[in-house]
Amino acid sequence: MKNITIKDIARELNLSTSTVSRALRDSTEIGAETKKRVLELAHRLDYNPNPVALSLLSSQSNDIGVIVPEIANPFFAIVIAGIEDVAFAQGYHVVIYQSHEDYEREVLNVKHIYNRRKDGLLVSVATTTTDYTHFKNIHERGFPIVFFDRICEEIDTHSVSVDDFEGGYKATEHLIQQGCQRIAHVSGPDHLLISRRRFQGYRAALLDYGRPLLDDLVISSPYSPANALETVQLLLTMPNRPDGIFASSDNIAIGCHAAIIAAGLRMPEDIALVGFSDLPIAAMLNPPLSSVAQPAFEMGRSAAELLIKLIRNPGEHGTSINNTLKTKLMVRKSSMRVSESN
Amino acid sequence: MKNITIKDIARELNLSTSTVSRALRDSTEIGAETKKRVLELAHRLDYNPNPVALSLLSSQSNDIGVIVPEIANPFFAIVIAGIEDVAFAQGYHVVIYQSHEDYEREVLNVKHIYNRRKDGLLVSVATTTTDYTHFKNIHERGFPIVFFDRICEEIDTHSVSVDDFEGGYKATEHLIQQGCQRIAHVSGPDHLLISRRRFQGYRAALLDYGRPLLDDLVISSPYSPANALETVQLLLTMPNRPDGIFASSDNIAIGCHAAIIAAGLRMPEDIALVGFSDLPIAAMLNPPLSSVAQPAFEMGRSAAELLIKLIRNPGEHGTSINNTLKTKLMVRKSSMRVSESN
DNA sequence: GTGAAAGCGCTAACAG
DNA sequence: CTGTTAGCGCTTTCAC
Repeated sequence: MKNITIKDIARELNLSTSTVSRALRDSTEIGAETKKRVLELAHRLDYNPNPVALSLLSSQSNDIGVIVPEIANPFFAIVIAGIEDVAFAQGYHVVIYQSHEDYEREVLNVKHIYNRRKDGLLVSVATTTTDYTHFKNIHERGFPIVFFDRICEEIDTHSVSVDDFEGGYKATEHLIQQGCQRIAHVSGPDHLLISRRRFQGYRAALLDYGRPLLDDLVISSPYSPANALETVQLLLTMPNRPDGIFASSDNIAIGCHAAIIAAGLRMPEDIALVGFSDLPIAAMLNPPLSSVAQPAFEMGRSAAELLIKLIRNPGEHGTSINNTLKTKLMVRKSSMRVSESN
Repeated sequence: MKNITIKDIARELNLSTSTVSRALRDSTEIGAETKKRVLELAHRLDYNPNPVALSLLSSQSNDIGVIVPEIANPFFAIVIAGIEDVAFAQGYHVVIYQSHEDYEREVLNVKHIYNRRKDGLLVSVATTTTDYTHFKNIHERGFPIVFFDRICEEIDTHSVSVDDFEGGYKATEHLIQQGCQRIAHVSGPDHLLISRRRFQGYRAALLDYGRPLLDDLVISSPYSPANALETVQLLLTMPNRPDGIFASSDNIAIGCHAAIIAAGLRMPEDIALVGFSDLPIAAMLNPPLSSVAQPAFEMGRSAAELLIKLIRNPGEHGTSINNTLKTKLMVRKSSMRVSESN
């Protein structure tokens, strides 16, 4: 597995390695003739500079690390596509890491990214993370970090998120307008900022419309359909069951959806349902699921842009930018009780 | 962003870098006292060896590269989880790449993996790939490769796949046993081995049961629900529409599912449907989708094990192992016309 | 038991 | 214009 090095070319052409190096980078101060010979041979030999050597030399890698909880979650997959879109165009390669919602794993990932001299980090934190020192450590050493979606407020750096409050508000308001009287909320893990903000939107909408906030209509579930299914069955067998549900994520909503069907209830007649994220699968369900759309691709793009800005202007510790993107309620059959005439 | 190096430790302790290096690797021929002092200081300073330097020195990285078409596809996400499971345990880090079903992108990914001195490659090829020279090149140079799921027969190396023929056979046989008379097949991209094999299973089952193979009941679709939805609408509006569909993947089946619902047809009464892969979402659909389960996690584990074996025993060009895993038909409501009493 | 020196592949002063 | 030297961080002969 011998690879061609700059040395091989130098020997072959009776030049020094530095001359070859310069010719390859197209330095102006190189004989046109020499340059041509070098380029020609390099191409013929299929020479590729060893990125590892470059990396050792420059302490850079042209890689940016991305940590997401799960790549299997289409939301994150789309965000990553957005990240790749701008990173690729700027000459960066994206290296994907999964925390699997596990704190220990996240710490390891951060270490790997930092030690391997990645140029920066994009991260959406794991649900189990409550201690942020692993991020703080590298942030203090000047390592560029941008948080997206599940951001960490304790660290003063750029971030990108959506207006979760507004999303929660719009979803709940919609259910009210559809005539729902008892609107439940299945929230995500409590210590996640996005969970809390979506809940706050839910609460604010209820209050604004003069509805009571009933404790037993608010339950929390992990971000998985199977878990949500189980959790929500409790809600459905209550003596006074809800006639509307706002789920804090589509994965949770998918579980609710299945539970409602399994319980033999009609959607939206008996229970109206709204999710959050508008994953591609939402429109494919039966009945199709209403959901608060997040601009996932755009989120990825924005996060990558901010990170690259940070990488290219080190030290410049100006004010941190917190880009908040807008959500959009996609109304589909799962919540459409009143025919909308707009 | 200054990092502690072996040199810092040496200076501090008035030792040479080589001594420190040896102490750190716990070499036997080092004074117990010295070793203790080095270890102690290294720990106090939070010393981390620079992996890039190691990599330059050894031409290894302890990273293995994985190329999948799309991480958003839960099947691949689960395979990756399986890969990570064994890789992690063996001290390897998994670096994930996406080809996005694009040949050019796949070539770039392969180059990156090879140039960055990853220790090996696990790959499921893109649908648009018809030329395999990028794989052949590095394979000839002794670079370890293992194919999984979408394998490449032209290259003599280990691979892991499922018995696609058997899966297609079982799915079709099941539909026949459910009383379906006109069974359609929505296949994946034609040049993909797995598509062809699943189709062959379908054909064989029809023949074995004395059914005709009707050309207009076999159509091909890309692996995406939206595309499949569109494609399958043609089938449903045929004068003599099918009463059973075997879809070559769950993503295709999800599109079929939505199309059938949208057409106002009953499932399984009017049309019975079976998918392939048994993604987690399958059981959550309404009605729940029957599907041929593939051991995705196991596939990842097996592929990783084979690759690591290849990495650790280079040169040992014994016979290539082609591990074929078994499928299992999961019967759910979407295809259950006859109550099964087993 | 420990140090000096060389080298992995490449670039960047520093000389000519 | 081109060659020499040094060094990125680390391991590994080869000496002592």
